[in-house]
Amino acid sequence: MAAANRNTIQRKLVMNVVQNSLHPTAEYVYKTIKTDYPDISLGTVYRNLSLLSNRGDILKIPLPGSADRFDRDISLHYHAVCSECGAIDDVHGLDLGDIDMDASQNTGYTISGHTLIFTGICPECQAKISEQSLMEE
Amino acid sequence: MAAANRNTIQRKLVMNVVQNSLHPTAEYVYKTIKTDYPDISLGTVYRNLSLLSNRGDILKIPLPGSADRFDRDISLHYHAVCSECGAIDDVHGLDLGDIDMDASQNTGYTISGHTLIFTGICPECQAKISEQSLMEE
DNA sequence: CTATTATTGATATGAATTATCAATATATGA
DNA sequence: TCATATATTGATAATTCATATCAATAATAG
Ligand SMILES: [Zn+2]
Ligand SMILES: [Zn+2]
Ligand SMILES: [Zn+2]
Ligand SMILES: [Zn+2]
Repeated sequence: MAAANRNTIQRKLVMNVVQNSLHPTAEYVYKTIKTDYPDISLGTVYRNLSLLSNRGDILKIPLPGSADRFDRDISLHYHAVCSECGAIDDVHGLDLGDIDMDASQNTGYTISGHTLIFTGICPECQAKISEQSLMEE
Repeated sequence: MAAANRNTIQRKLVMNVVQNSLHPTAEYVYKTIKTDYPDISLGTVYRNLSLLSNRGDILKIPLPGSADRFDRDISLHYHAVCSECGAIDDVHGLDLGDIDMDASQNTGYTISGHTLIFTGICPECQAKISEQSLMEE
């Protein structure tokens, strides 16, 4: 009885694209599916990405100021965003200890989690930039 | 000569409201100014908040999924957001060590900074919730 | 004072996401 | 197998937050 989720083809397609991509946006998932399945609606993609991330099958990476990314890797890790090209890469092996507990004691909040995003310049863009400054001399 | 910023009354008003508020949104700053100075434009508030935070006079707190907050406290500290009521409070005294350097070594990025937001339930909302569950018995 | 131009108010535009709703398709179970 | 209940869909409107545009205005240096 318990109002179960249904296994629609659209849901499977969304899941597949996320599983075969690195940190895609909803837009990317939509366009990718659309080549093989042109009838898919953007709203459906958003709805399924929400459902799948709420369910814990995928991870939602909210980025302030730009479109959310989604992640097939649901293990604990963080992300770095390139301010030049928008690339996003994993930051693994970062141990922050019990910052949630620390924050809880500090504020009186019941902390359920945290969002941590690093901002910087990716190796590729660093290379481009140092090329440019050589040119300008 | 050097194209200087001008000290407009609008800019001073925006600065004043931020200095006298706790983590206001652009909308809040706008409405507050509007009571005494009805001609102010929302665009002007956004423009000045950007200028002031770029200049380092105030701090911009980007929140994924909701409106940015601004902070008169420009010292290093973090924030906790209540998922129930939207309240935002300071998290002081959190030592994360050299996470930027760690992230840099991990990814090859040149890290310029990071955004860290805690999510949870504020003390007030915790109280409301435990009241409710008492009622429901 | 005068000239330069940074800034303003008004408004349009944009990006990302959610809401609405009738039509459709999936799962359950008779 | 078939009928039923309803979760989900596609299409589209609406929302939210923020930036872009541009002629008019006002702040500052000289
Ligand atoms: Zn880059
Ligand atoms: Zn990742
Ligand atoms: Zn609260
Ligand atoms: Zn603060």
